[in-house]
Amino acid sequence: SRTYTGLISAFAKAGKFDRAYGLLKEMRTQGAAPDTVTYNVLIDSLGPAGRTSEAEALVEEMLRQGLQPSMSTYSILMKHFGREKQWDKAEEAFQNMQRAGIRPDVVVYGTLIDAFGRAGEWGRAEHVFEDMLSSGVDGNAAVFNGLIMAYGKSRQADKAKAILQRMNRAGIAPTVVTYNSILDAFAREKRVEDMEAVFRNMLLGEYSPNLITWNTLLKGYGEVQRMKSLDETLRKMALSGVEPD
RNA sequence: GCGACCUUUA
Repeated sequence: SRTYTGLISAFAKAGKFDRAYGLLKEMRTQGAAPDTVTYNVLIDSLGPAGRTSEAEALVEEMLRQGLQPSMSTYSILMKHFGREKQWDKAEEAFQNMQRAGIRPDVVVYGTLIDAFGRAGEWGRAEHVFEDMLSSGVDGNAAVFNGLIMAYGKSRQADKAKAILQRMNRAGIAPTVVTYNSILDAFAREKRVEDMEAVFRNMLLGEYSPNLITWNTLLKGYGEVQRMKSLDETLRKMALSGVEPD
């Protein structure tokens, strides 16, 4: 059954859905029942293909087969809805999960915060964050980063940057993603001086810029046509020898 | 064996 799941995952991620589905049928005839993970990997692969409704149908099928969607199933679905900016659907899945008796963990909360943030619903993102804390679930860097993105997307770079203080108080170390998200927030507002200040702090903090860091800086300089800075950044990027993570 | 965050739904 795990062998089939692995194969299905490989085909589905390669966009060969017909083959993946074929294997799903084959499993049954072989008496190797698809389990929750089998469905999860399939559902996950359908998102990037823009086949979210098919993913929903698979969840229905799981239920019909008597399989309980797991917390991963819900977070995968919520992630896809979030990427489609369907925050209401993400929230609905979140509620369905709780109705099924599953208590959300930090990943699920993070996914919901992200879904709200992508849709520009920063107030809802904040609310969920507070709910998470009241439920006794501690935030981690990914969750704080999601909040930062929510502010950045809604043009509130100062609030995005202020999250650093909140993380510090919570004893959560920023990550490269944290810095990249704040850089992006300033880039969006064309505030390149602020962006540079954040970048300097990042380096002082011994963080290594990754490809996304450089691309974000380039985006910021591009916004204001700072050709000289663009040029310097391209040079530094080449010197740094970055590779995609 | 599967789940959340950054440039980039291009």
